[in-house]
Amino acid sequence: MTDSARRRSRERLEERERIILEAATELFASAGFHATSTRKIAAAAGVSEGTVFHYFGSKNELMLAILDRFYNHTLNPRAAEILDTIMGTEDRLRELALHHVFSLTRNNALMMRLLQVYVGVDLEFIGQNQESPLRLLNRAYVGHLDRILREGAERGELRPDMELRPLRDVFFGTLEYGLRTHVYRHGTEGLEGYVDQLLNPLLQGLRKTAVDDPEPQATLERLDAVCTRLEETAKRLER
Amino acid sequence: MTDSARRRSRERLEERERIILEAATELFASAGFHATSTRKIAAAAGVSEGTVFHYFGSKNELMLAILDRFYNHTLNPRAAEILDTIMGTEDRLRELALHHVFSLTRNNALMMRLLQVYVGVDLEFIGQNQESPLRLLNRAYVGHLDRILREGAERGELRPDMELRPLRDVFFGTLEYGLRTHVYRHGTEGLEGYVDQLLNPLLQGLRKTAVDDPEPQATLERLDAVCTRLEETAKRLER
Amino acid sequence: MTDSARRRSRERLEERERIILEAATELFASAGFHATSTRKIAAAAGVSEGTVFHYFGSKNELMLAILDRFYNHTLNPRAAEILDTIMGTEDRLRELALHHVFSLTRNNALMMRLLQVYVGVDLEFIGQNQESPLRLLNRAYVGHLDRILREGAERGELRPDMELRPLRDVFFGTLEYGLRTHVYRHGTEGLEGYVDQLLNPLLQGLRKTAVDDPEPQATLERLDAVCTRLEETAKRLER
Amino acid sequence: MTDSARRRSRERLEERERIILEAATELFASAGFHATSTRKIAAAAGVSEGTVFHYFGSKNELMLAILDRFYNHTLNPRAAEILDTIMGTEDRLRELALHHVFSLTRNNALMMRLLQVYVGVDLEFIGQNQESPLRLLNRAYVGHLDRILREGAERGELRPDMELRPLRDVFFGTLEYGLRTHVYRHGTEGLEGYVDQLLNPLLQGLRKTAVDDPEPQATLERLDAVCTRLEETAKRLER
DNA sequence: GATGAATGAGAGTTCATTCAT
DNA sequence: GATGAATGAACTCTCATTCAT
Repeated sequence: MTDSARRRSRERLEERERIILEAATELFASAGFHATSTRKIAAAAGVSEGTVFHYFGSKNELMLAILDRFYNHTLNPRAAEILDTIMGTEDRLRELALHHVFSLTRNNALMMRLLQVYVGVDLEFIGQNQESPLRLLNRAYVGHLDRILREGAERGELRPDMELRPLRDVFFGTLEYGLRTHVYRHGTEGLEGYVDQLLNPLLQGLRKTAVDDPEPQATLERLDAVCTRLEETAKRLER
Repeated sequence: MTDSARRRSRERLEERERIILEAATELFASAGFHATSTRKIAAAAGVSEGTVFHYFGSKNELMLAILDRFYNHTLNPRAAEILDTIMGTEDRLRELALHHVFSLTRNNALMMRLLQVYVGVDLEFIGQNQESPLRLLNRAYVGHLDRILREGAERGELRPDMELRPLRDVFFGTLEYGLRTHVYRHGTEGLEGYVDQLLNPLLQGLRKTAVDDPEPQATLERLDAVCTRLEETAKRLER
Repeated sequence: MTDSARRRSRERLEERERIILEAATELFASAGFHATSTRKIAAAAGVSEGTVFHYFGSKNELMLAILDRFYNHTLNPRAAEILDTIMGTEDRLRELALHHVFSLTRNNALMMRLLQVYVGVDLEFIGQNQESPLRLLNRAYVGHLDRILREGAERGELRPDMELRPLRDVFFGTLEYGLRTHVYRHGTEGLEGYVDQLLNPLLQGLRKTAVDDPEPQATLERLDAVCTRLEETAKRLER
Repeated sequence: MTDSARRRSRERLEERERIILEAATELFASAGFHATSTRKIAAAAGVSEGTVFHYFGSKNELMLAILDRFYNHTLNPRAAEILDTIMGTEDRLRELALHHVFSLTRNNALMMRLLQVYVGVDLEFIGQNQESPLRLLNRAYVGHLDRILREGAERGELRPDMELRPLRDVFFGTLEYGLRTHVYRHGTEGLEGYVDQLLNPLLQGLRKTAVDDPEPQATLERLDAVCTRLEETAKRLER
């Protein structure tokens, strides 16, 4: 076999893998994991059933491969890019939120259906193993948010007294829940604006506002000053 | 048939319905919807397979009945009670959050498995129908949060410029996501404390903070004004 | 449900079980275990595939049920009867041998195909468990041979110095191997006579022949006597 | 291509064939024929799946090749050697029995798993063909036993009135059945001694015993006659 | 000659649901 | 009303075999 033939063959393999992966993604996304049979996936990909198993071993591994691909091809690269190219903490958060929401939404507009089962699949498939592939994937992705928050605190743009874990849950929990309700009602229309509305209360809670700290001091000083004036006035009146 | 016989018979029916419902709840919660066969449900309830369908028509309807029961017997009553007996807005929110989280956690500690599929079941079963039974149930429950937030704003305990919809998503999204991650790591241990950590950033964002509040400023100005008048009065008296 | 209806129902169940069992027996026997699909069994029995599993749980259990039935309905009863009605040890052995061989042969003339796999199934299905159902069944059946041999020794009809275990293996090993080769060549024709030919060498080895013991003694005595006479003759010739 | 290159190439082919054969033997022996996929065989042999079929055409032919090899490389050569080097009939039988049993036992201690299916494969594969390759192989091997028995009878070491066919069945049936039960219980431990126990009853039945043998009687009578003649001669001399 | 991707029929088994009793 | 036997379609997955490279 010539080198170019080998290369062409490798390309064909990857091509096929991609086709199956995409067919499965679309079906899982639109009909759900349990409602999608391997037969349907094979038919949608235009290959035989055996081929699906040739490439992915089992339906669960296929699922895992989809998620892996989603994390490593879609979620993580742009998240890293955001960290590299945007410096302001609030801008970063907003951009990450939009990225997260639109990544879930794109890819057949229903990739989030996966996330709805992934906990379940994870539990059933991997058992109690704390280090399931899925958790590892997710941990890496979540790491980007962690970095934004840590750096935000270091730069004095965020309150320094916040814990990471709850913030993660607030961030992603809010976005995914909000995405769900919004898409139910209006589809993807107006999603960007809605993400801003979701972020508002969070950002409020995170901001190291100029007010919280220095003002009370100023207020006290001014009150002091007022007191002094009042005392002087009173002395004068006594005279 | 005498009246009492009829009554007894009706009671037996309801008793049976309850037994099946509870058996199904336990199984769905611990093993998941798809991994629980109607046969297992029947066996766990001590009735025949036919009886399950006699009472609930289909597995999906059984599922719906469980959720209905969960909303109407567990979620809603206590939520209403919280509104009746607690007046402070932050206390109400905290109490509702705890109630929500522990209601999901109790009932075999895994009721949340239901929520993981319920959107899916809903979509598959009910289709695009906007007014599915599930949405109605959920809307009623969410109404309690709405009332807390509205009344909080009216009483001046919350910022008045917040929109309800995103707040709902922030509240429930955060709690359910946080519940999931926490239970994965530590089970139900320390859950109450974690709910507080989750609420913190939210409450920060909701509070009518000293900053945004124009009052302290106004107060100082009034004090200023008073001072000024006093000083002028004093000056006049001196003359 | 009336009593008679219940009885009729029970009869129908047993009838169905029997039909499936017999269909499976025939197919296993003629085509072998692995070459017989549950689908074919269902079709041959005139029931749906689900019904086969309703009754027997799995293909392996169905196999086990067939063997159980074979041991308990065919092999054991007649073996017990032989022990009850025939007293002579050699007659008993011959009768048991014929019974064994013809039981394997009858039932679609190929039940022995089962025995050919049963070791395999046993190993695969039951694992290393020494007390597999199959071994228990077999032990009970083999017990009949044991009793014949023990009683034969007690009555002085068999040599008393033989061990049971090798005799069992000689008996059943010879019969099954011989059955196989004979049926291959001539079908069941002349099988009875061939069983006698197989038994002959065994019976020879088992018999407490009157010869083995006293004769050599007598021979020696007679040789002694001859010697004495020769010596006397020699003395006489010396004179 | 030079001659030596051609030779080397031929050697490589034979080498490959051997490797596949041995891998398949090991797998068939330890896991059984049906539980061993051609993929596993290829993997164990370190070749591609296609190559297996290149060399052997089908799984059944591979099986046949293994048995062929087993007969021609293992069973027959030593059997011939036994006939060449050992002269006593009982020694020959004992040696052949040990050889048979240990040949089955060696090769991963489970080659007998093959025999358990080979009849089955034979039937399925070759159909009713009386002259299947397997039967030919077996006939040649069995021929060694035939010769031992025939020569034993000719030399007067065995009863002359025995038929070959049943003796074959007694011999191999007993050994294989006994091997199976012994290995189940004790593995290969103490197997040699057990073979002796199995042979005992057979040898008893084969021996030209003092009883059935008319010779000793005749010898005595001849001795008697000699005596008488001597006595009469003596008497005559005395006169 | 050697490869291994591709096949697709067929395997055992499960399951929600029906319906005669 | 209650039963549970019966269904049969659908499921995931395996496998011996083929054939283009």
